[in-house]
Amino acid sequence: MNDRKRQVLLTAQRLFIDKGFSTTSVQDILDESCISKGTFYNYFSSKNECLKAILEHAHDETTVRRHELLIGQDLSDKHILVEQILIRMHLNREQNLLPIFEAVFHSGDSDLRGFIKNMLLAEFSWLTRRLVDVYGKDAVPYAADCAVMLFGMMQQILHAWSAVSKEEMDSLKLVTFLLRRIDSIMPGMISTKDAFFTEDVFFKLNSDVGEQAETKEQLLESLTGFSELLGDDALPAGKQYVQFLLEELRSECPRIFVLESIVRSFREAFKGFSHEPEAHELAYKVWRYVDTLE
Amino acid sequence: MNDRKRQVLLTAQRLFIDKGFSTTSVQDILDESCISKGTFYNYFSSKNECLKAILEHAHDETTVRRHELLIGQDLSDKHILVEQILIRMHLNREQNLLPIFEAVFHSGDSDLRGFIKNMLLAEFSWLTRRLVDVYGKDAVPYAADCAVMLFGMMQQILHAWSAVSKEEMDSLKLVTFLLRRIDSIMPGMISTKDAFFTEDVFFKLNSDVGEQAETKEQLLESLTGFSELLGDDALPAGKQYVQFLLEELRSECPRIFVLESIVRSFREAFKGFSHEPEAHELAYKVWRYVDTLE
DNA sequence: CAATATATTATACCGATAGTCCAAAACATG
DNA sequence: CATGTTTTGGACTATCGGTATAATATATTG
Repeated sequence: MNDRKRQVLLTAQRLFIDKGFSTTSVQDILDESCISKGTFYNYFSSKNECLKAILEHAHDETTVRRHELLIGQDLSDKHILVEQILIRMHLNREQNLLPIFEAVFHSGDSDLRGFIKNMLLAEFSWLTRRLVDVYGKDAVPYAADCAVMLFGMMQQILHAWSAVSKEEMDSLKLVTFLLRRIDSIMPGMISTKDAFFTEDVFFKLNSDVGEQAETKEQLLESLTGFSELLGDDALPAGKQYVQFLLEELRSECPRIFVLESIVRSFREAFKGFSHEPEAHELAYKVWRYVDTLE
Repeated sequence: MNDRKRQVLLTAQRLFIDKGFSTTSVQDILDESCISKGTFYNYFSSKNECLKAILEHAHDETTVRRHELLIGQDLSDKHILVEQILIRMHLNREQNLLPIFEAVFHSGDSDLRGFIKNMLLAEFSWLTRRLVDVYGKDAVPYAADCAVMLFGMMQQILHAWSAVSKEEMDSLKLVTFLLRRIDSIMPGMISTKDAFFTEDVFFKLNSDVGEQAETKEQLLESLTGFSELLGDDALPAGKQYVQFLLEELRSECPRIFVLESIVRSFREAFKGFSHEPEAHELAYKVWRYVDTLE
């Protein structure tokens, strides 16, 4: 991922958010980011692929920060769940990326639609698991329902809000409000055994998405590669983290809580410095690998 | 509204539903309905206007049939509400018009977006009123919230379902399921006074939409016009209904329950016969007028 | 019937769009 | 300096929504 390419990506994201995806022409992106058409189509095979890259980046960012929020915390703590949900909302720069999601979901391009669908399912899947964390294993048969409903309520309230109000949405208020609604719904569903999605569908949500993490070897390689990329001059602290991660991963039985803690510090160390994007990518990979260990 | 124009409208609707709005080109519509480009742009000033006409028609149809379902019934009967909600779902030919709604909601055209937004608000407004009918006046401050949430849940479940299953959705099962969720939510909101949308927003939902019915004079004119349109030969029963409606409307204090009953029979009388579309339009106007009387 | 008005057709055209292609220039690297 | 890669800028294609128009078909009417 080139530096320049990343700049183009950011410009495109801004334009998509400001003007909408379909109303932003490739030419707009070219003008705004001062590159030629050839370069753009050298970076991305199409406008759609450009959007995909943006959404994928947002997804990675969300994943990393949601993981970091849970380090050493109680899985059933509702406040953490609230914060995690808010991450996506805030990351979407005041709910303006979500509309893009939806707009494209109904677009003509079937490839793009499939892509968006998978991200949506991944989000459902994540929230389903987290709801089980919070509401206990009795909630297993109903967590998928609640996850989908929670998303639906959130999205529609955002729509309605933007339709009747110019003020900014208080997203914290919204999410806590919605979780109270789930508080009302969940016990009823459990006691009356009233589920909508059958369990096999629930499993589909979890398994179909199946983005698989890299192997340990690939991860180690990425880490060493990054370590070499760093000059001897810059950020010795950052390099230390990488070395430590490598040692811990190479050990017979890597301690998860150690990895978690270090990878967070590692990412934070690069915040605002050069190679921040690469460090972020790397953190994402580590988290994905940690997920496979648990 | 020409007969041919109506045919084009139906063809366009089918194409939009089958292939999606943005992926259906005007040329597709021309080919499929065997008209020339000139004729199309004689009927509709743009592709967007064509879609508007389709959505407006669906809206009118929904309105009439929802009204008819309530004739002589208990306003608080949940089963009626279920049926009313189902009308829109079924009318959208297995939920395929709703996606069009959403697709266009995020389209570039601001005019079209405003149009869709108004329809959405009208739907919110309707459901809000009906929820008050069902749950009593204690529910007033929370009905708008629940209406929006109900819509959101429904929409998102439809999405998720279409993403993981090829089977057809049992929409009755879905709506009853969702109303049970509202059953869980509403008491909690009332007892804890936990509303999201403040009341002024709630009023906005109701008033902003403000599609105003015609005056009594205009309505009478439409009815007499329709009566003259009918030949002396066809459907004497249908003509009787029109005459009766005219008399009742002209009387000093038209009895609502009489109007309601007759207008339903009037519409049913023309089902499958010529002038059915016009009769339907007329029924819609009468219902709108009746709304102003209550 | 004939004359007029209206509706329809076919086609050429416009501007904007996404995307392709390519030769020349700029840049980087050994 | 030489070699390989990236970038450039513009010409080009195809499709799209929409306009314009002249010729033709269909109704209406005197």
